[in-house]
Amino acid sequence: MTRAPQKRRLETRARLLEVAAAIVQEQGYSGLRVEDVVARAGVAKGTLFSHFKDKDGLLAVLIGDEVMRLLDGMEARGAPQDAAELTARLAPHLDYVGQDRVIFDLLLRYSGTTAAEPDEVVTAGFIRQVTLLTRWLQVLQTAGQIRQDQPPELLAEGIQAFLNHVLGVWFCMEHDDETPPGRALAPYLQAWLQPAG
Amino acid sequence: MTRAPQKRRLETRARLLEVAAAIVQEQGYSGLRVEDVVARAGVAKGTLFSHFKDKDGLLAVLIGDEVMRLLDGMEARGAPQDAAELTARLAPHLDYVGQDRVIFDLLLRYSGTTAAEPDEVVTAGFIRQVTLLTRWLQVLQTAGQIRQDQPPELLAEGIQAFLNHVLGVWFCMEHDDETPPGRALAPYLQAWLQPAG
DNA sequence: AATCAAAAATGACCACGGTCAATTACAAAA
DNA sequence: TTTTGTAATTGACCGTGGTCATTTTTGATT
Repeated sequence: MTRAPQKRRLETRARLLEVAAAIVQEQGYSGLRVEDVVARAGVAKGTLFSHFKDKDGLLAVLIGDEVMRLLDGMEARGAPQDAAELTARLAPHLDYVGQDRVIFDLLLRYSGTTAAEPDEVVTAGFIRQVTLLTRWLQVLQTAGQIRQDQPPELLAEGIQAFLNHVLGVWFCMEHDDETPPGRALAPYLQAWLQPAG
Repeated sequence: MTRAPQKRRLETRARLLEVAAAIVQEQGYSGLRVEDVVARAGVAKGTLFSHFKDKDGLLAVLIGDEVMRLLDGMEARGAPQDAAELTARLAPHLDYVGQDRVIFDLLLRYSGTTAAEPDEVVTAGFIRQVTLLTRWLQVLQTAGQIRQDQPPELLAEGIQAFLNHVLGVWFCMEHDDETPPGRALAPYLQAWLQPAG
């Protein structure tokens, strides 16, 4: 049985996250240096790694929080009426992840955790995303808006696959104009969700 | 106009690749250290980085070669007769990439390069993969085996998306049994290629 | 208050990828 | 052969993530 953490430890953890979030705000995710975080937080480097498994563990909390916020926004707008509207609902997610390769890489590293231990924020975020999508798809299915020959869970995971695909392509070109990830997603989802014969 | 490289340079490059391949053979991709490569090749570290942009650049050649070999195998077996057979054709690719996260990460980093400069082996591999898939899908379409309402290019890229999705999930669980990537792919492709209404 | 075991924090140290001004080897021109 | 410009290579050095034996802090117990 593990003891409850002391107050000092919680404060330190909070300070680390606070400082890290500030640095991300100023320099972006890719500008985050562990040394900068500990320096501004006034702790030793080892302390950070006793709070988070590694740099990714820290990032996972920051990014997981943001993903949760995005999901709040998605849920607030209610279920979409058709496939096109669903696609539009995903735009904020694409915008967020598309802003920095670091986010994409990290999410991908956790992306299959839909079933495992939900102790991490990111994992919880994924579960929530797939759950929400599944619910929406179920609604669209009963409304006859999309194909009904596949379980909504499969359709939901397929959507995640296309999200990552579009983002992967996005990060490969140097962002010189080119179709933004939002536009690129539409044809895939259209073909994926279209009623089957 | 850049001069042709001298013989010595070509030899050095060949030696680096040879040594790197040997180390991968012995320790796997994730066991590859730049220092080991240069030590065994008998050159200085800087030399390696004058031949390859970074460690990924070296890996890209090794992995690109292997991908090309896999594609040779795929092409040799000819076009599949139906969707299920197509899925089976992809198994070697899944097995290869699924063996080490390093391969997956690297391929993903280059995965969107379907259109850009094909100077890299990996990029060429991707183009070749999508081309081959497109050709096969076209055949299946005219044979009436799969949906005909979408261009074969889109279907091909969708398949790539599902390949990566399945692999991403695969790397998230600790490989303790669980459905191997090969099995996991089938339901997605079935749903993706099924004739539409 | 004094004692003590567990929790928390420390910072010197390491591993590894990557850089670049300086050096050496080469091949063409004089 | 000697000179000379450039291709090729060198290795000391750096940035950054991560480790761990040691030290400090904390709060319960006597």
